[in-house]
Amino acid sequence: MTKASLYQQLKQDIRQGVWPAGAVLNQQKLSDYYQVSRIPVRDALQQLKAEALLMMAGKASLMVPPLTAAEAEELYQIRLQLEPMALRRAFPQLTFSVLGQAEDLLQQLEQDQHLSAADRGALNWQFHLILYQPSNCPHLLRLLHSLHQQVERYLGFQEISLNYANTSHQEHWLLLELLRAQQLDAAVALLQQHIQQAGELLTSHLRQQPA
Amino acid sequence: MTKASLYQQLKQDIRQGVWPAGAVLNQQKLSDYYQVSRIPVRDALQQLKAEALLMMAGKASLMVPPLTAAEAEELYQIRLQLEPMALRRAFPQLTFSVLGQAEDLLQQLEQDQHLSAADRGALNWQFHLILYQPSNCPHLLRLLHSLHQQVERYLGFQEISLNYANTSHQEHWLLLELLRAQQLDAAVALLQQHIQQAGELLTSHLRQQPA
DNA sequence: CGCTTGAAATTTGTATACAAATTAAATTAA
DNA sequence: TTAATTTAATTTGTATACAAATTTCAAGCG
Repeated sequence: MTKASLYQQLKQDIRQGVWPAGAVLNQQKLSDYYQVSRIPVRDALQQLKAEALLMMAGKASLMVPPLTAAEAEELYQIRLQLEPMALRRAFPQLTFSVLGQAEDLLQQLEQDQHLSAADRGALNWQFHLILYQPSNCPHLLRLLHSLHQQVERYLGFQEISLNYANTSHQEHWLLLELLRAQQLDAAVALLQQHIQQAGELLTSHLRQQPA
Repeated sequence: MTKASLYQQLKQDIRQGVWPAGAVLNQQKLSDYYQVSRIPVRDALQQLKAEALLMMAGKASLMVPPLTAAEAEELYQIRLQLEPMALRRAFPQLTFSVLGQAEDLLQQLEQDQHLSAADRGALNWQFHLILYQPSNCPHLLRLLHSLHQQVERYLGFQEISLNYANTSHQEHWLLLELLRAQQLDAAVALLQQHIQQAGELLTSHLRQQPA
């Protein structure tokens, strides 16, 4: 377990609920669990804290942040502001090659029926990322990546992602069509609707049955 | 030099150019300079990297990110999307007490003529933060804080902040007036103009004489 | 002259040990 | 019993030492 991979592993384990929301992590426990000394654990924790994938709990201890409807709504609202910007700024640089890559990814997502929720989440983000990359906006992409990682923690609820998969899928294909047809405004409108819809589905679910 | 303060100190020293844009930082150098072992240095570096106040330079070394017009423009565009959101979400919870606090800060900023650029930047952000806090949006506030820290690195150019100070100041007072008068849309419009203007001033300056 | 290749030097990554702080528990007083 | 206070336990913070990786630089080759 090397340094970078410990960070990745810990992040994945937080997503997947090995360390569930509300759990207080301490360095000893983690260094035992992952069979490394506390130093690389500290490094990983420091990074995760800065990304808000961990939060302070008291003066010195770290906690896996609880999943609340209010925060989910907030995260989706932020995405709603930033993703249209990313798409608009990427649009002039969008090539057929890029759109082709995005299409490939969609087909992959369509065919593989037995993907884990985590895998599907990752591919879904990859799809969006491919479209946003040509924007050449490092800060914007970094923020969106971080936001997406936050959101992913909420999508452990398979029911949601499954119910959502079909309609989401159609919207993705439509988005590609609109972009191919140079219909930027329509594409942005669709994207906004797409995000808003996903956000509302998630938050309403959370309000009904809190994590 | 304790851990939290090393992080703060290092951040401040990056802002103030002790470690200038483009400089490659290594742990030994820093632990010598700040008279601590490499462990707390590593912690601070890890955090700063996650906040994009440092970036990878090669495989394992860290660099103070260069200041480019393109990135400055990007940062202001992101603020332009997020700060109106923050103001809108704070508005329903804005009290006279909060507006009073903001006013106090403005007066403080007005009276103290001999503030450093760093101090003025900090107070300026505090003003905005006071108005955004009531939004109760932890993620949004965290992002804005991070963005502001990024932007601050660009404001070492005193010429800019001085030229800008007067007009900026008037806009701040007007913003408070509009909020007091419950003119949310007008306040948001002003805020947008305020940010856009500041962004354009900075980027045009950077394009003329790069950092 | 430029490009690779290799070894030396530097730098980062990790483990262990100990000090300082925080957290928990237990004791005492109201 | 509850709340406050002291004490013990745990946990974090830091320094040092060593291993692994990177970066640098110079020698050799095309």
